[in-house]
Amino acid sequence: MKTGMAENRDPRQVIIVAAKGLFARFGLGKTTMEDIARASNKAKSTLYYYFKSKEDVFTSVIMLEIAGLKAAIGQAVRSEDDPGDRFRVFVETRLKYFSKKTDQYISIREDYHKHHGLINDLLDDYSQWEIATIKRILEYGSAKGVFDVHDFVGVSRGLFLALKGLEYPWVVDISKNELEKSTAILLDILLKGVSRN
Amino acid sequence: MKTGMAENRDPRQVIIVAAKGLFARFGLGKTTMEDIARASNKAKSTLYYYFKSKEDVFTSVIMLEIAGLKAAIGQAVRSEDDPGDRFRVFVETRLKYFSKKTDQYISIREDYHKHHGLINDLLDDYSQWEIATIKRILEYGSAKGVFDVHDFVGVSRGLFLALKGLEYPWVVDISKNELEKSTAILLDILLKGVSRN
Amino acid sequence: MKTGMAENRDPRQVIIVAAKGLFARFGLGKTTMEDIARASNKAKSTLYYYFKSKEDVFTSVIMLEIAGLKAAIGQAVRSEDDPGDRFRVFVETRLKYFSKKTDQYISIREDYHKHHGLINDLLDDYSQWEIATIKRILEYGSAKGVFDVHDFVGVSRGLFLALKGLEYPWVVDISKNELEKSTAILLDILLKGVSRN
Amino acid sequence: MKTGMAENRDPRQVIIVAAKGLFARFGLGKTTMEDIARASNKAKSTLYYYFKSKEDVFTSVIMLEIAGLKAAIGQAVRSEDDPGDRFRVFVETRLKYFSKKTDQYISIREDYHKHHGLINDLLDDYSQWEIATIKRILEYGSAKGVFDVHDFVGVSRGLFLALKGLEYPWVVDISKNELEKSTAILLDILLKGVSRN
DNA sequence: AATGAATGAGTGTTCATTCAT
DNA sequence: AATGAATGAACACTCATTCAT
Repeated sequence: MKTGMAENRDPRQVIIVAAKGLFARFGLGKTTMEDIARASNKAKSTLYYYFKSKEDVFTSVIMLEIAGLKAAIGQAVRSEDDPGDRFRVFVETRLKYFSKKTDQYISIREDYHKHHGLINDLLDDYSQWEIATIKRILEYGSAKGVFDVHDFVGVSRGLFLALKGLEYPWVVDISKNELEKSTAILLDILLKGVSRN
Repeated sequence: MKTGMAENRDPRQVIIVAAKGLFARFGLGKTTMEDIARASNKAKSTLYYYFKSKEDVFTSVIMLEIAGLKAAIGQAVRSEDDPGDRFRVFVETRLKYFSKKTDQYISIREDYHKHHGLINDLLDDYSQWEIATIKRILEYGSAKGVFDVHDFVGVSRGLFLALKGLEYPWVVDISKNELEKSTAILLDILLKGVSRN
Repeated sequence: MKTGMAENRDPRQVIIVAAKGLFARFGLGKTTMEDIARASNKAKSTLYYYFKSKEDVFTSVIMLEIAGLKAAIGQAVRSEDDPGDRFRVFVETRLKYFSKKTDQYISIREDYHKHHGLINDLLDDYSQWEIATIKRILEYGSAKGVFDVHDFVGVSRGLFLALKGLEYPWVVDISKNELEKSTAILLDILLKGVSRN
Repeated sequence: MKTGMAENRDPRQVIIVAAKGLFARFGLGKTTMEDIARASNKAKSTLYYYFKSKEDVFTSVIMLEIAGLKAAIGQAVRSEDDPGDRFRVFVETRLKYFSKKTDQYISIREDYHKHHGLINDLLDDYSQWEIATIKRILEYGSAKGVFDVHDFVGVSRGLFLALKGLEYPWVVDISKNELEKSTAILLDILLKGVSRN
């Protein structure tokens, strides 16, 4: 039933997929409707048949992306029993997703402000979901006596913030290998700290 | 003799200050030369008397900002003796600087790619400086027997990444208070970890 | 069915025609896209729907012009049998074309240097075509025993250069009549010389 | 008494000399007051102390140039006795002058129209002088029985036009050597013609 | 369902010119 | 006599969006 042709699919989906790649590489601002039209093999005005505006395309892309992230992370986390591994797998899955594209439009700041109405909610929602997920891991680990946490909310937020840094590997033009090494070290720090106990 | 008027100052400085505010709020892409001209009470073409291009204005702003950051952090760090406090004060000074402006243009991704030539160098340089500073703190702490670190380079990078997350308090619309609390918790995690030893 | 309205025609053609008049009168540099837009009754941005840039409009105009010139000259030349008349008709057709517009953008020097990339090729090509055409006339005349030429290439070039001067009737604000008279005299000189044999 | 420093001279002269070089290379339109200021080692506004406008600088340059041309040509012509040589030397001196600079601002068309007021007169005047000079040579040659000319005015104009072509060697990207060869051939044609007598 | 054509509102940048000193 | 500072007017070009078909 499935053909290899992307063109046979739901045109909305075709556009979203094309736009996803462009947004990921160039961000919202730098990606033009012309670009999206070309990439999705449609006329520019056709995009407006399926989407209200460029912003509408963008939010659709983000929504899809977030759904994918949530599913992937949720599944990966549940596959581990050890709380430390659960956290580790959470971070790694997240990283795999983020590092797939050099740029992560989810984290584009400029766009965030230009279009804070819609995007803000999406991102906030996703962040809250991440924090909640971390919190669940912490509770799970505490129940198992592996983690030593009392302020679950605060610590979840702290870990969340620490992991946010992983979204910006570009700053020091790090290679995939080095990023993985840095991630492992960061995980280690977060679990054990740097102080001599 | 001093008047309160910004207009009496060095026009280059006046422009930079005006631009700083705009860049911080709207990013490089969304801030127009028209905006900067209006904000600095000058004709648009006057900006080109003092700066070669918009990018040049931007770079000047960033350079100033980075210089301020380096000075503030360096001084704060040196004022503490305890390695843990040294690290803490490093993070807090950094945070104070970043949270002063809702948006931190230093971390604007889109612009980063559009103009990676000039900006890249500045940011890389600053990031390397931060990592080096962290490394120095770690070495100091290790020498004092407070920290338990061997891979200084790797751990510096890990901590650097973790702190990067603090540049994005906007993700969860956090208040200043909550951000400070989160920072304290993050610091605690980084120093002691979450695992029961 | 045909209306007299230029507006019903192919828009690309409408723009080219409008631009042709402007370029002829004011040259490339002085003619703005705004001007062309106004003259062709289109929005400025519409021009960019049909042409990549101002230079692109210009090149299109020139190409059209050159094609017309080549056709007109080629046909006229072939219509004469006597070699002297062939040369005469060559010059006259050329002149008719050039004198139709006060200014001949083909010969605008400033533009030539500003945009030498594209225009250079066109002009070179046309000049070479003219030289070749002259050479063919000379060969034809020599075969018929009318012309006394041996260095065909050199003499073709020399005649070409002499005729170039006709593109600049403006220098001495000459009337159409006087220009024609001067042309006839020039032709006579080129054929018979000024020296008493 | 003379110092080697151009700066010690009459500032007006210094500016004119600097502008001359720039106009010759880039034409009036492409040469900015900024360029002239830099080249004459003066502040941009200083130019306006000595000249009313850019156009004023330009006409001053042209006037100087024309004076030089007239002097050089006049002198060279008078140095020859043979009428043919007189004409030959006229052309060669002219050519030497024109070919010294790849571009000859005197012949820039675009500028001609942009500023036809002043420049027109200058150029017309110079052209008339050239035509008159040619006429004098023809009369001299006729009196000596070397030239076979009756319509002195018409033939002067024809020769003038033919020589105008030499101002545009750029069209066929000709080398100095080839230009000289072409000039010799053109001279030969003008004196003897191409027809078998 | 899909699009070619068209456009308004901007964008960064240039430059001749002015003027207070 | 000389100039640093400032500017208005223009310029080529971009792009999200609209609309008739």
